[in-house]
Amino acid sequence: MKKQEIQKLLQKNSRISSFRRKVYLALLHVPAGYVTTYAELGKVIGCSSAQAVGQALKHNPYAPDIPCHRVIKSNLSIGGFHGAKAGMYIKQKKELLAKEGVFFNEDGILIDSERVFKLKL
DNA sequence: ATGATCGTACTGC
DNA sequence: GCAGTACGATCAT
Repeated sequence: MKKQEIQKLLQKNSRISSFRRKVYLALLHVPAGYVTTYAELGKVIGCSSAQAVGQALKHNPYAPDIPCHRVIKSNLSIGGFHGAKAGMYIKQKKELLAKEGVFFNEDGILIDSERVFKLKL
């Protein structure tokens, strides 16, 4: 699905809180082949709590159209996916990112830290 | 260098 | 309100 379509859907769907919309929109600004962190994402949308960002992504209304797999932790650990911190979901997350050129080591840590997208404030 | 704890903002109940 | 969370930073071992 195209980015524009998702943005439209987000605007139309009033069941989504403004905060969550901000999170999803910001996430859509991250191009394939890059990732961002919960904290940085939160900063951009004016929130100091990465947990809140995680919550928003967990309730991702348009998964997998919204690429929640491009969000990792500040310590470059892979974080979670679909409510799981480990297991096959995480494996899938790694595979998805690997396809986009973002690789993680055995410990689930991002290998190339240059792949962290620098969001503008 | 790990593990526990508190602080944080938001969601669900 | 209250409690839980896909986190982060700090304090205590």
